[in-house]
Amino acid sequence: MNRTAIEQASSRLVRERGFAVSVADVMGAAGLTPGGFYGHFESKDDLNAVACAKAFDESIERWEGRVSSAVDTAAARSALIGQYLDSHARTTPGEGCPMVALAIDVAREDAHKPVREAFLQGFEQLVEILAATQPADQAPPARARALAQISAMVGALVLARATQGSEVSTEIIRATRECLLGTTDSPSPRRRRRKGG
Amino acid sequence: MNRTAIEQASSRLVRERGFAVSVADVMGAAGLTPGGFYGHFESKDDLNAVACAKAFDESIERWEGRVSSAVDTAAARSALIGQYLDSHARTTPGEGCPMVALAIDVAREDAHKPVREAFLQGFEQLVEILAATQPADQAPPARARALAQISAMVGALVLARATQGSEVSTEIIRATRECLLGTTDSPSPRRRRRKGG
DNA sequence: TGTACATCAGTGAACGCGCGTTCACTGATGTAC
DNA sequence: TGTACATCAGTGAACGCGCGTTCACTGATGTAC
Repeated sequence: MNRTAIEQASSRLVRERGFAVSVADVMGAAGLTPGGFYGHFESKDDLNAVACAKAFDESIERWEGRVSSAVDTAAARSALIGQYLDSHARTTPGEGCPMVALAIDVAREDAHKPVREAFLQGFEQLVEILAATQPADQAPPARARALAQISAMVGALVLARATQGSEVSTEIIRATRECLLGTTDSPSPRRRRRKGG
Repeated sequence: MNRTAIEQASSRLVRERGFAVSVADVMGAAGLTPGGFYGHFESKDDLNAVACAKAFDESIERWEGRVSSAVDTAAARSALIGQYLDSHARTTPGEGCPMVALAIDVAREDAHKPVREAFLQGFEQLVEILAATQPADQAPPARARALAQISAMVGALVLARATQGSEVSTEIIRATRECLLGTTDSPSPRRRRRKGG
């Protein structure tokens, strides 16, 4: 259906260009003309929230898939972090994590805009997924560990994208992965550090 | 001089609103009218680069001040990380770190735009300052540690701003600080963890 | 089966607005003599 | 000291453009009889 096409196009374009992407461009990417937009959405702000929520839904599904393919929680955690910090995520923002693509845009929106709530809900769900993969009964608590790890993951990709084309871009991702996983190369299912992250 | 006033206004406004801030608003904040802009700058892209560079200069000066007030490199590192992750940095983006405020905006600019070079140069200088405070002769090397720490610092503030108004916003900052410094509260000059960060 | 009408998603042109940029003009300041 | 002129940073209105949004219209589809 056309509504779905608009949602998919906006979810991708908004991650590539931010909320500055125009209604006409979104509709064009969905194979439609601008006028029909208001038959599906109340306003551009409405679309921004929907696009953000849809991007998070994609990520949540992807993260849950990685967890359920892992043999144990440690492997799940390594998979989540390792696959997050791969080079594909850096070069294709339209298919990537909405935290990286939209956090600063969301921060600049007014507090009452619907996109803020959409971001918050998506974020909390990703935090929960990563928190569930932390070793139990160790300080700091699983949620705090997950928050710190996600900060590092998001910061690394944000900075890697801003410096893309320079050598430091790859360095950032490699250093952050090494810090979180204790390994330089591919995302190993084995973890080496006790308090990593 | 008026040129300085324009640079200061743009450096602040660009961190608050991104490169979407208008020439007229920048000139107005500097107490001038829009027409005079092109007597000082070649284009809006030129101003973006200058504003970015000026914001980094502020941060570099601040970081260097913190290092030179510290009794040793460990204290310097704690001061840099601890003061970076305070609540003021989250609520006043116009006076805060340009990595947090501009990284995503910079990532969306074309590769040949002057602002990308400005960002890269400023970023490298901050990395060097933090790298110089790392314990020597331990793996991973100082530069890699600094890159991973900066990723966590930037990611924490980016996410804290996007979730401002929710409890998780403060949690993010606290968890990241605890992870990097090994302490929950004020930035202690003593560090507790061996491989932190 | 065939005709008349209702429905409704989508079209495309238009609106008022703010953008980056341009440019003829203003008016304060400095210099020549 | 006083007049005439040059300089030049800043003014303010205008430009062409793209934005979010509106709305009269189109045309395909379904229903009534």
